[in-house]
Amino acid sequence: MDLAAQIASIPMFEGLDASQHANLARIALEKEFSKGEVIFSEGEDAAGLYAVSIGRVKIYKLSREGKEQILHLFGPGESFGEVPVFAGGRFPAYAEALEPTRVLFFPRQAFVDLVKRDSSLALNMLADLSRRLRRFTSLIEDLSLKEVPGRLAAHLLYLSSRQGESDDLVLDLSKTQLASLLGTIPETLSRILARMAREGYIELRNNRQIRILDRESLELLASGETRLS
Amino acid sequence: MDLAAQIASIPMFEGLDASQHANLARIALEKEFSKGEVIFSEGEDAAGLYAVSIGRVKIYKLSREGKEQILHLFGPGESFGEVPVFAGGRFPAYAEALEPTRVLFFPRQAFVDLVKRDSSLALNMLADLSRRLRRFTSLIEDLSLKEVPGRLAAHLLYLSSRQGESDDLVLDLSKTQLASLLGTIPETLSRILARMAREGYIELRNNRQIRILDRESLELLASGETRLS
DNA sequence: CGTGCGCTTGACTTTTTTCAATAAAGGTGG
DNA sequence: CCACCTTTATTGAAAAAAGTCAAGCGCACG
Repeated sequence: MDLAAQIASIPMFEGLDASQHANLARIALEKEFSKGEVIFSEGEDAAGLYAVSIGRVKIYKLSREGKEQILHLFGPGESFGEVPVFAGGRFPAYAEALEPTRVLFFPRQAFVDLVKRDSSLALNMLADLSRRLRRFTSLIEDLSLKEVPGRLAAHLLYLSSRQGESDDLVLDLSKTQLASLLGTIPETLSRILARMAREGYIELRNNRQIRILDRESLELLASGETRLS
Repeated sequence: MDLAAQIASIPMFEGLDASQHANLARIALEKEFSKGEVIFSEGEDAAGLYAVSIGRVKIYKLSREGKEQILHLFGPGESFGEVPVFAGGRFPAYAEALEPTRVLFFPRQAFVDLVKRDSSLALNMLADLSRRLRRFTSLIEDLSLKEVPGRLAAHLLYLSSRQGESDDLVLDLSKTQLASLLGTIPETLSRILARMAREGYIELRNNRQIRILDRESLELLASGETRLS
C-alpha cells in the first residue's frame, strides 16, 4: 500500500479529498520500531504526531520507582502524540511499540498548517481529542472510585464486547501489562483473578484465555454494586 | 459588561475578530446558578457548551456509594462541556456551581458551525482540549502512581505557585472538596495534614490557611523520592 | 536444553477506608 | 450580636485493600 492510500485509511483523515491526502503524504515519514522500542519519551521535545500503520503502541507513565501506568493502547489507524502539537511543549508520557510496528510521522508545523486550511480535518481532530478526554474521564473514575476487582471485571466485559460478546476471552496483553493498564501490580491481579475463579465468575483456561462463567456477577462488580468475597 | 465584551475576554475566543465575537454573542445565552446548583448531570443529553463568566464550577464523577472525584475546577474565562459537542453523545460527568455563578451557554450546532468557518477558533479549541488532556494525564499519573501524601504535597506547592510562591496558603476549597480533588476522603486528608504538621513540613494556621515551613521536603514528597514517616 | 522472564502464591507491611464519636465552624433567625 | 443548629473537620480503633518481599514454578525462546 502506498503512502496516500495508507493515509486515506486513517479515520482521523476521513473526509479529506485526494489532494489533501497527497499533501499529507508529502509531509509524512514512515518509521519502524521493533518490539519494546521506545518511540518517544516523556519530556522529549515534540516534533510532530504519529499514526500507527501496523502494530501496536502503548502510551504510559512511569513512577520514580519504575511502576508503570498505561494510558492508552493504540492500533492500526489510531494516532498519538497530538497533545504537544496543539498545546505546545513536550510529550507528557512515553510511547513504546508492543510489537514490530510501523508508524507514519507528521512534522508539527506542516500538520498544523494543514489543519488550519481544512476545517473538516480540524473537526476530525476535535472529535478525536474529545473521545480521548472521555476515555480519560472514565479511567480517572475507575482509578479513584473503583477498586481493582471492579476495574478488572469492567475490563473483562470490555474485552468480551470487543470480541463479539463471546464468553471466551483472549487477552491481548501479558498479565503484567494488564496490571499496568488497570493501575495495579501483577501480584494483585493474579490474586484477584484467582478469587474470581474461586467464586465461579470466570474460568482460567490458560495464560491468555479466560472464560466468563457468570456475566451478571461481573457486571455487578464492575458497577460497584457488589464486592468480591 | 455586554455579551460581546464578555466573549472577547474568554481565552478560548482570543484571536477572533469583532464580527465573530458578535456572531458568538448572537447565539450565546446567559444562565445563572446558585451555590450548589447542578448545571448538568452525567448522562444528560448535551445541548451545547459553557463558559464561566462569574463564579466557579466543579466537574466531577460520583460512585454508586456517593463518593465524589473532582475532575476539574473552572473559573472565569474557562469553558466546559466541550466533549459531547465534538464527540457526540452525552455529558460524561456532573457540573455544579461552587458559588453563585453566571455562565454563557453556546448551543451545539451553532457553535460547531462557527468552528467550521473559523480555523483559528478551531485551533484554539484544539489547544484547549490538548491542555486538558495533559492535565488529565497528570491526574491519572498522580492517582495511580503516587500515594495521598505525595498528591497533597504537590497540590500545596501548586497552590503556592498560584498564590505568588508565597508560603502562606489559602485553601480555595473546603477540606471535603479538597479530599475529593485528591481522590481520597476527608478523614485521610485530615490525618495526613496532621502528620505533615507533626513532621514540621507545614503549619495549620486555621481551617483555610496553611503555612509552608519546609518546601524542600514537600517537593521530595511530591516527586515520590521520600515518604512521610 | 538451559536460562530467563513472567506468573503465581504465601507471609507480612503499609496505606487507606470505614465506622463512630466528638469538636469546631459557619450560617440563620431572633 | 448571640444562641442555635447544621455542616464540616478531627481523632481513634478496627477492618479491608493493595503493595512488598521472597520463593518457586513453568513456559517460551534462544
